[in-house]
Amino acid sequence: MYRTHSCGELRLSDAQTTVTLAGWVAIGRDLGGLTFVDLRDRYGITQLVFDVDDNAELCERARRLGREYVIQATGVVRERTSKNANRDTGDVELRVTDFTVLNAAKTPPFTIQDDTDGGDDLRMKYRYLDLRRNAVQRNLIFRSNLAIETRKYLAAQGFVEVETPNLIKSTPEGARDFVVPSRMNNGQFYALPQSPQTFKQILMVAGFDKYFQIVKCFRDEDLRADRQPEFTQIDCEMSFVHQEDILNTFEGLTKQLFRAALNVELDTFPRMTYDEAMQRFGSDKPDLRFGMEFVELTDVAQGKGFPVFDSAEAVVAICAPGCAGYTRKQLDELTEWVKRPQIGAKGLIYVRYDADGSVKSSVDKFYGADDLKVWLDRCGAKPGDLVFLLSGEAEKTRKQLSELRLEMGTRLGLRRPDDFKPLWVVDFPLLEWDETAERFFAMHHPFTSPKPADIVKMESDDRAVLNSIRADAYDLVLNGVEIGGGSIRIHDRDLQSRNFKLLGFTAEEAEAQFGFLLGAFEYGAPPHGGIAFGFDRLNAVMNGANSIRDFIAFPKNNQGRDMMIDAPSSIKLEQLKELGIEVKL
RNA sequence: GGAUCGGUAGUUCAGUUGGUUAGAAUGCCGCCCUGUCACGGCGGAGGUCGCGGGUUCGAGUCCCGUCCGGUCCGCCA
Repeated sequence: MYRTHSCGELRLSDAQTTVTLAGWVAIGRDLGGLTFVDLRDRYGITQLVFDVDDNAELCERARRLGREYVIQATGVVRERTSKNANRDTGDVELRVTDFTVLNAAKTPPFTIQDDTDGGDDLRMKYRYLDLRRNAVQRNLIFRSNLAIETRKYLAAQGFVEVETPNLIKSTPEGARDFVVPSRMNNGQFYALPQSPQTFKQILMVAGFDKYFQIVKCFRDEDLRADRQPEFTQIDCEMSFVHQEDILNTFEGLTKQLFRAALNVELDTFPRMTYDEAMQRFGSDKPDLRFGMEFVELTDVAQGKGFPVFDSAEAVVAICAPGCAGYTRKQLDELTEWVKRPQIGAKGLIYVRYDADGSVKSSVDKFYGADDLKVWLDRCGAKPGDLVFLLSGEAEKTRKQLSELRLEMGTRLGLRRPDDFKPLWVVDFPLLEWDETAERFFAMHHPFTSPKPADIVKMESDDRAVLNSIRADAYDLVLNGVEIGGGSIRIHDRDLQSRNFKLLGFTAEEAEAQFGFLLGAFEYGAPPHGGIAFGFDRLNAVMNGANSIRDFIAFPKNNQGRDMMIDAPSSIKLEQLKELGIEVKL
């Protein structure tokens, strides 16, 4: 037996008992005649003490212990003469009678502490050392608990967890596929699933009316702080349900996860249509932790001789509370910020409502105080507030203003990481027009059902009419992050064919790509729908983190590389030959 | 595909208008120290300034190229 206790559990009540601990040497403190060693495992840190008067030889050996040595130490638990209130085990120490070095260690390239000095790429390369850190371990344990709670909750509701294959078929729709060459079928490729979408629908046809899976998904697209090429979803599908049933079930799951993992009680989730979200926040995933809603000023801003506004399709404003004191420098800096290529605004107009009631703007040349007062009133601005206006092409302007709104929310500290504001966004458009491809794409995916009342519109040739088709599709948004999304699916073969036609699939193409699903639908497909949660993101948002990488044990870097194992890598010529593949570089 | 920030000691960083021998903190090594817990004190070692080219009497510093890392846009049904 290597240990009788962990390094986190000894207390005053254990005093005088003989115990054995095993763990890593976090740090040693050599005081001459007295040497302390902090022994660490994932449960905590216990102080070992070596006294030269007790055993000079043992004390000398303890002095030579290096950081991250793995040791096993036996001794007697003793109350400390000077206690450490910052540590759970701080009342006691282990007076070591003997210890064994189980393994020596090289000096680590960064310190294994909560506030490590290591940079990101070093931590990725030495991920096994980074994972020793309390902060990262806590994240993975949180994630484990969330997965266990998810299974408990869904199992209690009668859901069945079914595994679906990872080697499947490539389809041109959606994200790029990762492909895997087949040795036994030279020249042919599997694809890794972007999601188990078609399989879970087939499970519905099979009669598994409540399915879920915590499952890896793969997308060969560029990475972000919140996007990895392989990521995990809580994937679900239900039969004989309407949208309402799915929203209720997964609102319940989300509430339970917050209750179990954070001890937070969430209120009933508000709902907003896609159109309303775009109108009020310029985003389909608004952060509801703060206000600053959009105010339409087009009608009152135009016709006063300011060419920029007069030629704009839309003039939209937000009111930044308490910002009237912004200096010229701050305003210039914000203007530069919205003009960056990533935002792409042409400029930024402000109206300052000073505390004394006076009004000052960057367009005083064109607008009198009365005009500006109308804007301020409409924005609900109070003395001391600052109103920002952007103008231009409506959709673009709203997107830009949405970025500014988030930036101001951040600058004003209104996006508190321990504040949780969930939101269901519903009634997404069924279709999305792609200017370059000159065709419609499915906004969610090609199996999404239009709202029954909108099915008639599918026969139209008018692009505006087709654009206005709403779908039974919904997203769960949490603090401005898209946590999950789903839809009611089409279960009728005719309707599915019409949808494929709208998306520009010929009958042959549809048959070649999704024939197995369409075939299955002819054998008694029940009405069904589902949802998938981004599990990595859920973990990050619940912990107020922006990056999902700290919640993934072995994440990839920005270039999609695993820095620890150095993947991807080239393969041997024989391997390529077997696969019937030639690589030209 | 594009924008932007960064790359200097094991690590995190500083380095002035281009100017003598490139610094700090921390880590590492040695010596001292019997109640530390970010222990303390004294001393020491440690550098191809990412790489290549250019300008210059002289480049960590300026210019060009390139590689690597971070963030973002495009992309992500």
